[in-house]
Amino acid sequence: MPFMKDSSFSQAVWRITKEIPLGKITTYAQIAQALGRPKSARAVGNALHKNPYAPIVPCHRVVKSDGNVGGFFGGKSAKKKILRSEGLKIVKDKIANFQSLIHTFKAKNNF
DNA sequence: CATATGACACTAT
DNA sequence: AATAGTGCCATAT
Repeated sequence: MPFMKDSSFSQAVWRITKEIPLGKITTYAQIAQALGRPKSARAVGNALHKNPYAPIVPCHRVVKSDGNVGGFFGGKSAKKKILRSEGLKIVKDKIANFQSLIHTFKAKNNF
């Protein structure tokens, strides 16, 4: 629904998530920081959970701070599958070399 | 307006 | 290393 106005916070989350390059990942905390709210990692997760642009926004490239894949609408299994199809290696629900694959954003406070 | 919830993070155990 | 408790923030009810 194009008329529905979502909170500026959520829109910012989706916009940032869309910028994650193929083959890379980021954490909920990173997104929160990019928004100028380093402690809003949880809220970021909520925004992604409610994201209406499911296939457009690569929410599957957003993982937990410790490399665990975290949650997903279709379950962790689905998320892991997609990530593997993008060239990422996953071992025991964690991203291999995850530290070096994290994509960091430039803090953009424009909501 | 008050309380509960969740796709998180950090620290202590 | 794995688990549990605590903090935090945006929504839902």
